[in-house]
Amino acid sequence: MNLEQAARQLESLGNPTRLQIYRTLVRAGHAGLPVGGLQERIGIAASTLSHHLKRLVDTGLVTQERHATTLICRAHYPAMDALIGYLADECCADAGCVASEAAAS
Amino acid sequence: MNLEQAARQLESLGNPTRLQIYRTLVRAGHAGLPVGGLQERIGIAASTLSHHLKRLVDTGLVTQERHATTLICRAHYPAMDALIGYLADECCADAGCVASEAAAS
DNA sequence: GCTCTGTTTCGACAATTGTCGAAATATCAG
DNA sequence: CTGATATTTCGACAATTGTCGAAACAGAGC
Repeated sequence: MNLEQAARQLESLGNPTRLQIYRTLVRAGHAGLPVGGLQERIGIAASTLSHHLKRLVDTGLVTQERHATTLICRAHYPAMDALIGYLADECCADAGCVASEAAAS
Repeated sequence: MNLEQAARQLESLGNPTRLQIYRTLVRAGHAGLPVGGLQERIGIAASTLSHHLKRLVDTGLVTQERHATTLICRAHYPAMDALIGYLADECCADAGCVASEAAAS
């Protein structure tokens, strides 16, 4: 993980609509959700949703799998783990960091 | 932490320059760094730096403390902890989540 | 009060973003 | 091949962003 990539991932989560998409997928869990299911839940134009999904897929935070004509979308946990790891990295010199406390216990 | 606030924080970190500023402050640790020190290390116009710092301060990820004419900037760890907590929230239904593994161990 | 150093505010500018509806594409069913 | 459904691509548009240099402001020392 480098700065550029982390920034792209953070930026892709840093939009209310995209964060909502991502969290909806997280809640959907392993089963994932088709694009249409996301659209129902979130209520935006299909073209807008497609646009945002593309960015989430491009940054690796979401994966897609074709199943006939429908595209199943899933949150890609390893990418989020890596991103959180990058953010927590070097942040533990001082007290008060959840990650450092968890690591120490 | 709600979606809007999390998105604003993520967005503020989702710019290469701002992420670099933030990580520089994280490395500086408790002592923090004056705005001028950040400018030296990062090499951008003072006005640009001020602009970015303002956004990081507005979202609560960075705090500032006046010391005579110089402004000391520090990474505000609790905000990052809360953000990471929000991201990790509900992400642990499936295996492979670093946070869930840490919590379980 | 001046002057110096550190920081912010003020325009300005090109570039990017977020959103939409309409049209195009893709995949399967018959 | 035709039709039906799911999704993406294509323009278009206003709004926001990132950057800069110049000017303004703030606090400390002479």
